[in-house]
Amino acid sequence: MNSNLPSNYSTSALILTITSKPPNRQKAKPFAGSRKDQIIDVARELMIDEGLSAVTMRRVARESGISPGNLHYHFSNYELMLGALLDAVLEPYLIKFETLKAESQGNPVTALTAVLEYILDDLASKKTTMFFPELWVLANRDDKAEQQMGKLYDTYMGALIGLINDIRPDLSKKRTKEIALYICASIEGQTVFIGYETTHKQYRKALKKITLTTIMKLVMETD
Amino acid sequence: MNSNLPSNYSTSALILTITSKPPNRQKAKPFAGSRKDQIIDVARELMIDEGLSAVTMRRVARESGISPGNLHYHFSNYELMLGALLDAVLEPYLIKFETLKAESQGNPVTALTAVLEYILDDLASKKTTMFFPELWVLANRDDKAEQQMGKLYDTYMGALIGLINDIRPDLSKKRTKEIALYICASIEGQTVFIGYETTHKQYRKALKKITLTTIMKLVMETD
Amino acid sequence: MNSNLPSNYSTSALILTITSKPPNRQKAKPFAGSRKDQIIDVARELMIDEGLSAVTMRRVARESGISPGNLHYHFSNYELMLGALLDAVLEPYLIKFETLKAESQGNPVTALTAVLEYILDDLASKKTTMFFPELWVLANRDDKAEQQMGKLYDTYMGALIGLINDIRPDLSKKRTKEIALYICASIEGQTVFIGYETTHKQYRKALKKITLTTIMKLVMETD
Amino acid sequence: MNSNLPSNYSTSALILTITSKPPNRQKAKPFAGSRKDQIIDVARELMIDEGLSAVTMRRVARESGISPGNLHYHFSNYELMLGALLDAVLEPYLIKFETLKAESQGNPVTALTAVLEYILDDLASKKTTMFFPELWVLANRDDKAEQQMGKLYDTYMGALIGLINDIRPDLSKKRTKEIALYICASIEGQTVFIGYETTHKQYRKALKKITLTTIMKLVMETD
DNA sequence: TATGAATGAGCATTCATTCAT
DNA sequence: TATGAATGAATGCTCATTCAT
Repeated sequence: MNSNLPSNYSTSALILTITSKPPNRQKAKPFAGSRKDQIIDVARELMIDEGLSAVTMRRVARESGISPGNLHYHFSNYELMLGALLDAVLEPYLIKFETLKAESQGNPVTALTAVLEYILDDLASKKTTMFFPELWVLANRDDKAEQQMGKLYDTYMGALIGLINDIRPDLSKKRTKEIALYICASIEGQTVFIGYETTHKQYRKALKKITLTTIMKLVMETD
Repeated sequence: MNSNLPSNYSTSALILTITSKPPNRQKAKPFAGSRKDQIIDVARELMIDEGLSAVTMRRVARESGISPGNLHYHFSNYELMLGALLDAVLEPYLIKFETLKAESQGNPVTALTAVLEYILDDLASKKTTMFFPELWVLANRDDKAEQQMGKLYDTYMGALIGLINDIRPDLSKKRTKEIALYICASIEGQTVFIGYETTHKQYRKALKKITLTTIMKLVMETD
Repeated sequence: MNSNLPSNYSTSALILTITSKPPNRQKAKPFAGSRKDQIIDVARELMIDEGLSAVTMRRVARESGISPGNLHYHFSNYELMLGALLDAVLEPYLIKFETLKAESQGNPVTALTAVLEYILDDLASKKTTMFFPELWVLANRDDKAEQQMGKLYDTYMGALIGLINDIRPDLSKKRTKEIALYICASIEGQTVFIGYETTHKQYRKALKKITLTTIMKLVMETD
Repeated sequence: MNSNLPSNYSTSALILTITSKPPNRQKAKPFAGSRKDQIIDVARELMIDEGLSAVTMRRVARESGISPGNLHYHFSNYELMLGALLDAVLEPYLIKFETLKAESQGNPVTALTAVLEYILDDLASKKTTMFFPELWVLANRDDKAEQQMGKLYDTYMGALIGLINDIRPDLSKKRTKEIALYICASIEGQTVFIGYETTHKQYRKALKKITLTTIMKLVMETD
C-alpha cells in the first residue's frame, strides 16, 4: 500500500485524495508535533530502515535525543510504544479506506480500479515493503497486533466489498466477500516480489496490468 | 506451502508425490541425523513455535541440550546457524519443485492444478504460516536470506514456467514469466489471511477454488 | 502491638482505652486529613501490603493520585517521607503509652496485665507484623529510624517501668529497667512467630498465657 | 544466634562444638572455595554491611570482580542467588542444631543452658543482628524465605523440645512445644535490643542472666 | 499546590561470542 | 566434540530527583 503515489504511474483517473496526515514527513529536526508524535516518528523511521527488531526503547530514546527514563514517561512500556507505532502507520490507510468507502460515487469500475492502483503503487514504497511483512509476522504471535492488522484489512475489504457490490449487486454477500478476500490477498503477496528494492521489481508494471485485468475480469464474470 | 497434505481436500488428481525428506520428522528423542541436523531441527521447532526472534544461539543450545560453546563449535556464528536453518526449511521445497519440473508429464493442465493445490494446501500448515513471513522480513534486510529465498522462488517459478509453457507454448518467455510471477505472488499473499490459525481461515476452501479458477483462466486466456 | 483489640480475648479487665487516633482509618475516598496525611496514609497501606521496599516516591505518588513533582513538594526527599511514615505509624503507640503512664491508677498488677495483653494482641495485627520487622531492619542502618524506634521503646519501657515500680518499689531503678527490657524484648520476639499469618499463629493463645504468667512471676519474685 | 562465641562469656560448660564450616571466613582475597561460594560470601558481606537491599546482582558481581553476565551464569536469577545466600547463612545453624539434638547427653539442664547461652551470645554478633531481622521481613512476603526460616526454627525448636523433654518428661508434647516456642521467641526478640551496636547493648549481661533464670524456672516449674 | 517533562543511574536479565580445557 | 566459565553490551524498566510553568 502506498502513500507516496508515483503519480505518473497511473493508468486511470485517481479521483481519491489522501486526506490523512502524510505518513512521510520531512526528516528535518524542527518537528512540529507533540513529543509522543516525535517519538513515534523516530520509531517508524527506525522500523523502516532497520526493521522492527531495531525498534527498542533504548534505540528510540537515543535516536530521539531523549533519555530512556523520559521515553518511559511517554510510553510506559514497550508494548504501548509498539501499539502506537502500528497505529501511526496504519491510521493513514484506515482513513484512506474509510474515505474511499464514503466517497466512491460515479463509475464503480473506475473507482475499483483506482483503489487497486493505489494499493499496487503503495506496495512499492519502502515504508510498505518494510512494514507490512513485519506486521504479518507480528500478527502471527501477538494478539494486539493481530487485532490492529485485522482492523486495517477489515476496513480495506469493506471498501472493496462496497465497490464490488456496486458493480455486481447480483452476487451474494458471502460471494462478494470471498472475491474481496482473493483480491486483497493476491495483491498483498506482491509486496514480497515487486516491493521496494526487491528481486522482481522490474516486473512491477507488467504485474500491475495483469493484476488489474485479472481482477476486473474476475469481478465482472464470477458467479 | 504444505507438507501435511490434508488429502481429502484435493479437487484434482494429485499425481505428484513428495519425494523430499519430510519436513516434520518425529519429535522422539532418538534422533538419527548428525549433531548439526539435530541442532537445526531444534532451531526449526523454536522458530515455528515462538518465532525467529526466539531462535537465539543460547535458546537453541539449551533446547538441544548442549552448551553454547559446543553450539559455536558447530555453527561458529549466528549468521551461519540462521543460514543453515533457512536451508533446512527451504530444501524440501527445492527438491519438490525440482522433481516437479523433471517429472511433469501427462496432461499439463492437471499437473499445473496439482502444483497450485500443493502450494495452497501447504500454506495452511503451521510451519509455512509461521516461517514464510519471517523469511520475507529477513530477505528485506539480509542479502544472504534474500538469495536463499530467491533461489526457492526461482525454482518454484521455474516449475510454473515449464508447466505454463506446456499449456501455452505460444506465449513469449517474458510473458510466461510474468504470468508465473502473478501466480506465485497472488498465492503467497494468501498465507497472511488463510494461513494457520488466521482470521479468515474459514474461507480457505472458497479461496482455493477462486484461485484455481482464476489462475487457470488467466493461463488459458492471456495473450 | 495492636489497635484492633479482639476484646473477647481479654483475660483481665482492660481499663485502658485507646485515646490516640485510630491507626486504621476508613479506606473511603473522602479523606478528612491534610494532603500530607493523605499521602502518608497511602504510604502506610503500601508498606503494610507490599513491604517498605514498595514504598517508593513514585508508587506513593501514583497511589495517591498525584504527580511525583507534587509529592516532592510535600516531602522534598525520600528520607523525609519515610520519617513521616514512621512517625505516623509510631505516634498512636506513643500516645497510647504516654496515656498509660499517666492514667495507671488502681491495682498496678491489673494495669500491667492490661498493658501486656494490649501488646500481645496488637502483635497479631497485620500492620504490626508487617511494620515492626521493617522498622528493626531500618534501625540497624539508619540513625534517624533508630532514634524514632528508640523513642517508641523508651516510652513503652517508661510505662512498664512505672508499673513495675508500683508493684515492686523495692527494686533498684537499674533492676527495674532490666526487667522491663526483658519483658519488652521477649514479647516483641513473638511477632515473628505468632504474628499475622505466621507459621505458629495457632499457638497465640497458649503463648499469651505463658507470657503473662512468666512475666508476672518474674516481676513478683525477682530480686 | 552466634557463631563467634565470646567464650569468656560462658557461665556453664559448653560441651558442644560447632562442626559446620565457619560462617565468618577470612576476608582476604585468596579464596579457597568454588566460584559460587565466593559469590555468596561476597553477597553475605554485602548483606551484613549494607543490608539486603544492597545485595543486587550487579553489586554482587562488581564486588566479586566478575561481570554481570558471569554472575548470571552461576545464579541464573536473583531469587536463586538470594536462596543460596539464605542457605549459606542458615546452614551452619542448622548443622549446629542437628548436632545439638544428636549429641545432647549428660546433664540435660547443663545442655539446655549451653544451648540458650549459644543463642544469646550469637545474637550479639554483627552477622546475626543484621541478618535475622532481614530474614523476618523476607519471610513475611516471600514463601521460599518463609520456608527456609521455618526449617531453621523447626530444627532449633526440635533441639529445645528434646532437651526440655529430657528435663521434664512429664509434660505433654503440646505443652513442651509451647514452652519451646516461648523460649525461642523471647530470645529472638532480644536481637533488636541488645544485638550488635544496638541501644541497649550494655544490658546484654544482665538480660542474659534474667533470661537464663526465667527460662530455667519456667521449664522446671511449669505444668 | 500542582503538573508535565525530563535526567541519569540503577535494576534483573539475555545475548553472541570467546577461550582454556 | 564438548564443557564451563567468562565478557561486555544490550534489553525493558523503575527510581529519586529536578525544574519550568
